[in-house]
Amino acid sequence: MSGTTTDTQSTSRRDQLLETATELFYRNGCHTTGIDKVLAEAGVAKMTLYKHFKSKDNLVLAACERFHEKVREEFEETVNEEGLTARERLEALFDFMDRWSRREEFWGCPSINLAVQYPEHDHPIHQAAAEHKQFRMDYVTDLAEQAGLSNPRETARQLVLLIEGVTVMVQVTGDHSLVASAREGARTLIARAAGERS
Amino acid sequence: MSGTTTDTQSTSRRDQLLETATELFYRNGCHTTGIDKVLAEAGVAKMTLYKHFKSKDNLVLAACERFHEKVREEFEETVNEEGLTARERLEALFDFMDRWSRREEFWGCPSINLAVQYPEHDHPIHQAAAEHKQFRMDYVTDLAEQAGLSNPRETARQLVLLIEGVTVMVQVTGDHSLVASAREGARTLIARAAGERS
DNA sequence: CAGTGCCTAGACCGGGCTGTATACTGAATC
DNA sequence: GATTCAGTATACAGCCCGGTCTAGGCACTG
Repeated sequence: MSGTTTDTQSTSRRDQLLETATELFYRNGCHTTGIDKVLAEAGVAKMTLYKHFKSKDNLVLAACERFHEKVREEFEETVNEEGLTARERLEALFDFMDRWSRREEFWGCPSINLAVQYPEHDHPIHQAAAEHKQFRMDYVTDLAEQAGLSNPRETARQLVLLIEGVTVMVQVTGDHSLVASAREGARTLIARAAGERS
Repeated sequence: MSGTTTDTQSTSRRDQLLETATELFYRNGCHTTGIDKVLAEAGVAKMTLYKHFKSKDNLVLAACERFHEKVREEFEETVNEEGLTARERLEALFDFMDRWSRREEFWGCPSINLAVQYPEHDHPIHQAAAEHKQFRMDYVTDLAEQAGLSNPRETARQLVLLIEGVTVMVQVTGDHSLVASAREGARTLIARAAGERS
């Protein structure tokens, strides 16, 4: 229905486009998703796209940022649940992974996928993906510090490696049960960094 | 009939093509690497390619298997070094990762990259990539068993997650020092599975 | 009413892509 | 010498792509 067309039309078109692009790029990859497909799915004219984005690469870059926001929101939503200790928050990372990877529309980590599709290290899209990874690393490092772990920076690195590893392995093999293994490994690493002996 | 030629030229052309394709697909990705680029680099005529491979997808698939062989060779070469205990072999996995990821021409794991570029789970190329991952998982599981670890299957899964995680994280961020963290995490997990208390 | 701003619809261009068809070369084999 | 066979060179068909251009619709505003 084109009824309530009065408010925020200009930004709405842009967002519509960006949302559709984000979905399709994530689902099918950037290089195999033509602009026409995005336009058709979003129900937007081509000229409108090029009024909002300089080029396709520019759209992909915007989608890259949108990916980051979306994942980050869900990520932190899970971790920041009320009443959790810092250490429980660290483990909640794997609750997030579990829920995410079981979703029907799980196609791995958007940032990793983009970095793979734009392999040159100095490409803006690759760099953006790298920044997002750094962001997550810092986030987990903060959690490790709050949990009072010894050598929080090092432990966080190990935990992130487990997270990224399980993300990509579930993507490739489809074996969701790997998340449980990642969690188990994380538990061991955390316990060790907490000075406990199992 | 046609295989009776003692001349190595006929197979050489195919191998030449496959080797070049493997390099370029790995370096630049499949979807952005046109067939003409492969032909030019290999110095081979187009018709020759289509005499040896049914289609581009077929060439990519062959390259996928070639990737697996090459990585596997180097992988096992490192691990099967003389005089190592089974447990040392497990740690040698990270020597391999260290050397590999520092190489100038390191662009992540070919199998992962292919799985990302062909996201549909039932696509032959995606499936081939998944099989290669399963192969590696079995290999590490064997090592874990030989090392006499408790619950070798579970421990192997955790170690593989660290390996895949560090592969992809170095690819994205370019931070080689992550390999040391992966190794450190692995050491902890192995020690724990060996019944030691650190 | 005239003007303005956002959007649509679709034609169009240049270029790259996979894949095929044709005609030729050169060497080994019979 | 004739045949066979692998490979070469090149042109080309057909398609899709990113990006531009034009003409016009529709709502709001002065």
